[in-house]
Amino acid sequence: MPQGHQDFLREMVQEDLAAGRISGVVTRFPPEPNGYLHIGHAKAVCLNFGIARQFGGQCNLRMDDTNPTKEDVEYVDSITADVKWLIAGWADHCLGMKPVGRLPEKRDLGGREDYYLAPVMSAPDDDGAPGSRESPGGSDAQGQGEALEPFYASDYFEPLYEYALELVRKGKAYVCDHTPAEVDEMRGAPHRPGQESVYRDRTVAESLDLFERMRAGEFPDAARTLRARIDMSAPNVWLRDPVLYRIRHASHHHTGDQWCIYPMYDFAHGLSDYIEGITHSLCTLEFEVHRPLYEWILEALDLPRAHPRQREFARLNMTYTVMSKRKLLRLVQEGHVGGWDDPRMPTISGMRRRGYPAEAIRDFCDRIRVAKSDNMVQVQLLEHCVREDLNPRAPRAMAVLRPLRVVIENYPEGHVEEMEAVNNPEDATMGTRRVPFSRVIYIEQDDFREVPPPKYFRLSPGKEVRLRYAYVIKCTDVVKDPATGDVIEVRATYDPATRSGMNPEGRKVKATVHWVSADHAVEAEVRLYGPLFTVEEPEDVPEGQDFVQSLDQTSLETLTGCKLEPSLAEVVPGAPVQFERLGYFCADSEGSRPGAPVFNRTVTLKDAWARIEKKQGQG
RNA sequence: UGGGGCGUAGCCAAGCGGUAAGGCAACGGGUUUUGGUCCCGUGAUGCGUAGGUUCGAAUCCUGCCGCCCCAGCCA
Repeated sequence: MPQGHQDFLREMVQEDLAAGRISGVVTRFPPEPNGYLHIGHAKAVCLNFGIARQFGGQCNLRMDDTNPTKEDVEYVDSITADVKWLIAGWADHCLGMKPVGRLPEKRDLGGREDYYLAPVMSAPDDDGAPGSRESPGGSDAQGQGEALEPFYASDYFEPLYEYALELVRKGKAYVCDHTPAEVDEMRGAPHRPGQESVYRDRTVAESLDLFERMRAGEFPDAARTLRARIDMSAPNVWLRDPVLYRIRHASHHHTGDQWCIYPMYDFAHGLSDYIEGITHSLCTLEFEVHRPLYEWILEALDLPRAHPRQREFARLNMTYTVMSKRKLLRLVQEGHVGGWDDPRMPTISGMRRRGYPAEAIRDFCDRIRVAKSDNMVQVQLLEHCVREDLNPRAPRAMAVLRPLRVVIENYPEGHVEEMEAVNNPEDATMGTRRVPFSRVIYIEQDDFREVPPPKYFRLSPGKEVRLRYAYVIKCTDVVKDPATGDVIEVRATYDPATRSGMNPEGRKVKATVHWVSADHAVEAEVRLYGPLFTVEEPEDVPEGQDFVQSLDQTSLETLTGCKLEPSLAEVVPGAPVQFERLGYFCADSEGSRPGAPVFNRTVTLKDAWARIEKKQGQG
């Protein structure tokens, strides 16, 4: 359960509210649609929606799509779906979207021109009162059931262009004709001032004319830029006349061929925030040095409404995985994984397919907290959150992944008993089910050792073990493969007096083992997932090496011929189930067929024996 | 050598001048027909470091050390 911890950002929001600087809270989640969302984005989603939720505000989903060459609708669709999934049942009432096709409204505010685009809150699903809700300062509420879409920075290209013109008129921006190489050269170095553009002082009229012709498509890519006139000797390099607009004759996934000039992030972001009435613009630490520019742009214009405030927090890093979109893209493109939604990927879609509940991911984001120091969170915490969420609600079932045949010699041939099994010991309301038991069963290969190591409580020759919900059996003999010497079958006897529920006094058996009746078993494929990398920090690449070299080739293990109890034949893809003593699993959303399920292992159960065994191996 | 940040336990992180929260991990023990869950217990005379201010400092001041970010017409 998310606790809603206090942090320095919430503190700031509270202060702004208390001081009357703002009357409501509007945040935004502004991914660039050039990749799938990952667990690092989930942190930002939880932060921004969490703050909106806590203060009765809203959080706009916005595509930060100012670079046509890297973006694609595939990504806007996946991002939208992932955000909705992640906040479902928690903050959907805070999700700010807008009617499809709606653009900012130009209006007059106290004699000053203003652009504004109000969010429409998506309809709550549960109370039968759908429709939009007008937001503070918003325009007309729209009709019910109207199709909504995310905000797009590219929807603001026209107002942004107007703002740029205004900057030029104020003498705060100019068209520069230097080549990219010249601009680089003249920017100086962190410890050395830059050199002013020779076009810096051309007239307002000339810049205006040139900028209009840039828009009209008169010049080739990179021929000119619009630059802010700030200070070429500023110690902060982002204040050295940064580029505001560049020429790119490229079609855009959302605006098509309407534009051939595109605004840069720094120019577009703060103004997009402003247009949407964002109060708090929360981003990651690397943008901290951009903050003076963010503020300069807003202050350079004569904007009639309150300015958004940018603040920064540390991005999430996690052990045994990579988080950069560039690296994730490579894993996909080079086929190291099956796709963006490969269950081993740290993407939202990958984790969803693997069976991680949204609630668990939110709990994780809550527990890692938000602060400003660089961090490396252990993946074990995420796994803990998944287990904790699943334990009370995942029904239990028995599944044997690596089957070992057991023949119970004194059990009547052809006889079948329906044993009663509890669906979830954590929750009696989940009821019980019947599991068939017969003379030949399968147990896990791991649950039998011909030569048991110390502290091994499971089955071995002459030893007893309890079959969950059934009888105590004793191993009497083994059958070996004459060629390999491997044990291929266990012979055993059962004690009729030990039937589940009627355990005789004084009968102590050290271990209980799961099983599946051979005649009743459902065959299935099961996919086991481990960490994608063999090292804790795969992004920390040694000299001259590539991060893909530390990929773990055994991260996916596909098991076929697994034996499942009959109740598992028909399952809803994605629905969690605990295979007793093994872990949490869910039927794969793509591979499963009725009667022939494919299961993904979401996460293992904690395994005390594995730890003992590991220690024995070391000692 | 410029600017901006950050250093509290293996990891994350509270702390906001009154004597070091919490979670994960780890390690003991109890319960248990899941070696799961649950329950109980164990960790910083110490907060990067050296000084200073103060009755009192993780918190304030100064110096030093370490790590991260910034010189895309990417975001």
